[in-house]
Amino acid sequence: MAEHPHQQIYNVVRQIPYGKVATYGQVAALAGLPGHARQVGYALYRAEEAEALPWHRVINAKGEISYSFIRMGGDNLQRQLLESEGVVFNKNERIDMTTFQWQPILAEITHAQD
DNA sequence: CCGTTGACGGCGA
DNA sequence: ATCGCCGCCAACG
Repeated sequence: MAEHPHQQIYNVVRQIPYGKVATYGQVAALAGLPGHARQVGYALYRAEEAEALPWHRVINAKGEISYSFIRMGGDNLQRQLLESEGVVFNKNERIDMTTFQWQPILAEITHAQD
């Protein structure tokens, strides 16, 4: 049944609700890959349009957007998308995790794996 | 096969 | 609080 390992990561990302964010490490743990935060970043890097993922809702543990030379400015798009959902960036270009971090109910994630 | 890379994270200075 | 270094480990070439 196991598709590509990334599929499980995508399933978790799709659970992040509008207006909320999750960290790479958080997504990894929920996907059953604790400690594999980098795999999440890679999975999103390789994600295609067809996956229809709210990829912009995944940020790093510091509460900021992980900038990458590869995206060549796509980072601005990420911020723009988040702000359009009501997510606020403070003066340090950080997001207040206390307010915006997604706090999932584990049982629901497990159920959503099908 | 093996060295490098990296959309990360945590810990120490 | 900030910054840098190092550990992780699958994917790439």
